[in-house]
Amino acid sequence: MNETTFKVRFLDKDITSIYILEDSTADACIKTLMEFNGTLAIDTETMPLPQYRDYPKAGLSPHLATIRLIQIYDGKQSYVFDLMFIKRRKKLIKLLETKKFLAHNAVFDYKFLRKLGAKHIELGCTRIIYKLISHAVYPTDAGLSASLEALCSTILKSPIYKDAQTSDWGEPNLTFEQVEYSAVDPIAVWELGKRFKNGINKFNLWKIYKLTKEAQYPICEMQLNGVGLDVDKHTANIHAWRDKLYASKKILMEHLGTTRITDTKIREWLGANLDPYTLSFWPVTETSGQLSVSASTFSDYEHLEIVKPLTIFKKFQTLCNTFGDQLINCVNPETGRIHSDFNICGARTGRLSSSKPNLQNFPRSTIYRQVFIPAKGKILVLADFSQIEVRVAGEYSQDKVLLDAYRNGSDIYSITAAHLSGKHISEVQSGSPERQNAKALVLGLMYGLGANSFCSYAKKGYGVEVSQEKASKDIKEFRKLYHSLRSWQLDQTAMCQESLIATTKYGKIRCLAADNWYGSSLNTPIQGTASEINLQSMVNCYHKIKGTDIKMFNNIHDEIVLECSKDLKNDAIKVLKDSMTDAYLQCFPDGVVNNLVQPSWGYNWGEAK
DNA sequence: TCTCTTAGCGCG
DNA sequence: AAAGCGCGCTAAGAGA
Repeated sequence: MNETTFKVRFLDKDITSIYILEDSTADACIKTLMEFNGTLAIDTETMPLPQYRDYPKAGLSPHLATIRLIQIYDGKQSYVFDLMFIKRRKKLIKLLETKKFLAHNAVFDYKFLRKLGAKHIELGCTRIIYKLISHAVYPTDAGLSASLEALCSTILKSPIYKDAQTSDWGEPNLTFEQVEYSAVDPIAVWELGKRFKNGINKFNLWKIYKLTKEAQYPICEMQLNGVGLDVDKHTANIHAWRDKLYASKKILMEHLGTTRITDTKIREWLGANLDPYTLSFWPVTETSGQLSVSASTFSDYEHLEIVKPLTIFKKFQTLCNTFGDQLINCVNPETGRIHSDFNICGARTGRLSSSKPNLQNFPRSTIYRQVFIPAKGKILVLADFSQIEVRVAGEYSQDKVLLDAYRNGSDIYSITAAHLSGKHISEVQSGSPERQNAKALVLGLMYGLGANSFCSYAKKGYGVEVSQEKASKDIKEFRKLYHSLRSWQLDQTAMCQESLIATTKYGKIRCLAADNWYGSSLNTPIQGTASEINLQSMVNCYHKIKGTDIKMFNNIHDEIVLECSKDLKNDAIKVLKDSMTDAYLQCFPDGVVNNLVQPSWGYNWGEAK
């Protein structure tokens, strides 16, 4: 298709669009846009680099693809710049760096624009805004899609046809449908932005939007940087897992009389072979009432000979299936590293989520995590917030016992354990059953755990046996010890039952589901605010490391991992300590920050922790 | 054959 | 009256 001016129809209007292939036209259009006052809507289409044309989903990776089209809408006209033919990179970048922009899923475009050479772009995101508003309005995410295509239908009532999105954007001669589609995208973003303003105002979401918007920059850099994978070590781990898996599978194959060990087969076998007495006590699943075949159930019945191989089988099946080869498949062929997606407001509390692969749920043991490595000659420096959620609960409730404990640098779990067991605090060692018990109690009870669940939780999570009576007594004691926390909880749940709305410190609003409001009403302000402190830390950190050789490596809710050369180790530690402490104080100006941030370092992630 | 749901489990 | 929360990924089964 040649350079041309055409009309696209969107929201019952015909909008002039221009497909730009020549530098002289580009110059004139950039000049017009430079004179624009306000926020421009932007979108990009990407094409795989020639050598990765056949690589699956290469167009989504800024390392395997490049920008083909940049589309900008100024409220009057849609400009489609074709970078395959236009040479004016510097002018375009100047435009990007000068004006303010709005995009849908802006981090995606920003990654490519950064690779194109842009240093910093003022960039809003309609996807983030949509998330913030929909979390405030709808009790669940069920059936809601945050894609631009979906929002055109649901919000603008003006469907767009995304067939073109997955088309071949590397073909020099684009079809009219492709160019037409690309011209519509920024118009849709513009219109969404217009409508969303009311929502942000209505729910007073400006502060949380500002934070999440700023957080886009460190998150973008983190994704571009990625994490290194020690493929040899990881492969060795996988082989060890498989050996154990096959050994246990062999035993099970004999017992079950089949080569295919599935949950259904295990259930059948258990039903037919367990003695009636054991069967009557065997746990069943939540919704369908089937026999439980979870690893934790098996570990409860390990005294039965047959259950032993089941426990092992389950464990190593999970490791192999979830944390095995997939990781190696995620290694980017260009960078040799893994570049996960991090989803801003991925959780309704406001937490980040991570996917493809999820870098936030990798097993904790050193032997597993040591496969994540920095670039050659570099180290990892990390810091995590110590007991951030308990601290936030303390700040919310201003519970004196809780806050004093942190002020004095004492261990909250030990204090609780001492109180409950009647022992002196010096007798409650770290790792002792009393302290483990208390830890389960503190974390669970913050979010409304009951005596019933507490028993199974203590056993499952911490291997601590607690009777119902003991649990009830412990809960009462806990509420007496932290009585201000308790009254905050009572206020909070009473308020949320009435309003079905929970909020965070930065003003994120979560509409609670009528059938799941109780626990969430306690959890949302705490987990949500903790995640805001995390985001603020990343923002602070981003400004400190910009222009240095310190890079963002990973973020796991309350932990930030940096990558740098060894001689920058102390700088990186200071960056983390300051960024995180400041973030906490930005949220709670009179907050207690003793022993708040715990830094460490190592040659790989496992060792650094 | 495909899509959706359920159960289960890794992390915080 | 009582009630822990938040994710993403996988396999298997159900439904169309």
